[in-house]
Amino acid sequence: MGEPRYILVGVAWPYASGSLHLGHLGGAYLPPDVFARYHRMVGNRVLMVSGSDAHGTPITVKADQLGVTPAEVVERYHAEIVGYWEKLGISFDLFTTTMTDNHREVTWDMFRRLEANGYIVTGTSEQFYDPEAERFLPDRYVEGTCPHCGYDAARGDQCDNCGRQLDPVDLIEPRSRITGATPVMKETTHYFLRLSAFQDRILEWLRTREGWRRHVQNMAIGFCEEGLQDRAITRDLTWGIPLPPELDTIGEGKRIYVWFEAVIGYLSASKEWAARQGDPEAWRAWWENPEAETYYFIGKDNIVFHAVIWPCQLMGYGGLNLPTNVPANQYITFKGAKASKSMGVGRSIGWYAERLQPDALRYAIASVFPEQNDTDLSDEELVRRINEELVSTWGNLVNRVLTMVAKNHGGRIPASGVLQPGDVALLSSIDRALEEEAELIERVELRAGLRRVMEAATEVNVYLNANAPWKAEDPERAATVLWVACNAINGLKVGFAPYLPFSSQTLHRMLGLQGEVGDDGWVRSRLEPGLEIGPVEPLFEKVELSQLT
RNA sequence: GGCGGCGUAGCUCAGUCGGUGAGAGCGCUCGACUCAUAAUCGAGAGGUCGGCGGUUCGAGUCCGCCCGCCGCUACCA
Repeated sequence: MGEPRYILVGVAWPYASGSLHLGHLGGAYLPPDVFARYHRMVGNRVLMVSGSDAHGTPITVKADQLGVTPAEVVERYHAEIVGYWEKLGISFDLFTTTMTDNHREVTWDMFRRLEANGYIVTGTSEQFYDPEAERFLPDRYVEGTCPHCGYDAARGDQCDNCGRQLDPVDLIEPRSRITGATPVMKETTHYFLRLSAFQDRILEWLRTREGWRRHVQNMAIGFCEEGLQDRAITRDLTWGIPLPPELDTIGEGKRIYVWFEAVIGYLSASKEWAARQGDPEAWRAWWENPEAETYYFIGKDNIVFHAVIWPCQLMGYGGLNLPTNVPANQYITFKGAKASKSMGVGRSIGWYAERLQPDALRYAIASVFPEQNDTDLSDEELVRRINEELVSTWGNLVNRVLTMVAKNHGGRIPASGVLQPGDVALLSSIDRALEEEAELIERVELRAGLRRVMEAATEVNVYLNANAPWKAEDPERAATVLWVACNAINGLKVGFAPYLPFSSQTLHRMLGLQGEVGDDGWVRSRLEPGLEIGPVEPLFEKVELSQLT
């Protein structure tokens, strides 16, 4: 192992406008945690950041519904979301929000630099305007009759009845959601990001990426090949980050559009983390060091923003690292329906976290990470994964081995006699499993990585059945077999740790070891005979389906 | 409508550059074992690889058309 690598793990910023569900967990939040934990164990310098997205129309819509301010909406859901991460051990180095002064300053810095570099220009467009409220209306604030299905409460961006995408001007008899007034078209001036200026550079860059998921790379390239158009980065709104004062010259009531500003959160959060560490320059090791690697974990709906537009912003700013990879996931669906906040399908992460052990939930979700396809999940499947795979194969393996140590060897790691070829083969097989799992995780094939460790756990079960230490016809041989099994488990503990951090740590202590499970790095360390193990308790409990009703 | 991805065993999924009989886990059937959370191990059954057509000595894999699901389509981000 050489010098530590610098690994920046950027995680999609959830809207603080509602609860998150298991689809979010499996699509965007658990994968980066597994990835980050692995890299930390290897000895790399990981910085994993994200936060709640405080701006955007969904927040103001929610605030209107609840009759509270947007900031209150953000605070409420931010607290709930932070609670998920604590319960499930999603190990952010910083999980902040986009409401901070720091984020505003960093956003302004990027805005100013892009403007100075000629990548931000002004332009005009026509937008619906509510003459009674005297304000411009976002598409979602315009209602009317759907031209396709006749539904009379279609939103300006989409019809909830027939699902068609709409343009507000297509609505029949449009009206303002705020006052009910008939909106009028009015010219408005905005700043535009000159994406067109990056067309060739970004395509060249995208085409030369290696190791990216097919759907991510093709999606991004396809988007660029259609021709990048300049895109407005300001809105006529009152909720959002204001323009830098000296550039706030294009009319009243302008705010920076949330898509431009939210992705900057990766940079601003890195700076906030550094400041909190007492070393305000520390972020540079991940952003300016050309050897550093940057991974963005997002859902497939966010590919264009992270694989095209954000890289354009970074190129235009200059001197900051582009993404190494954007391992976007597909969706976890629940019985075929997309688990989405707006549809209210599926229950929140917190709901499940209250009813399941954190590692049980992490296991079930990690084993269905939607890396290539949408993956369907149900409560029955969740329970089955936990009981038939996690508890039976791994939990029971630990339990059967340690119970024998406790009962037959006075609770101490037994002394090993001369190892037979089968003993050596098992231990080297565990070591090989760790190496292969590491390769899979490096390629962000996390689901396969987990399967690889489980396979190794099965090998230990096979070994035990073949060597039957409980028969004890030859006590020294029985002790040797058990010593080998203990060491195998100690190696598997390492491989499971990124996925199952809580129970791996529990096992670490149960084996009589001090410190943290990752202290020795990504290796199987040797358990010495005579080591006193702790009280033996099952790592996991079986789950009843009725717990999830 | 356009663009991208996906469609493989009852279920959830792997299948690199097209190449001997199409894979895994779970479930199911049978058997072994009994240290362990009715856990473990072995064997077996189970598939027209969404459909049709084409290229090829050879197609799950490449090409065309069609069907279905998901995402994007620039004011959701």
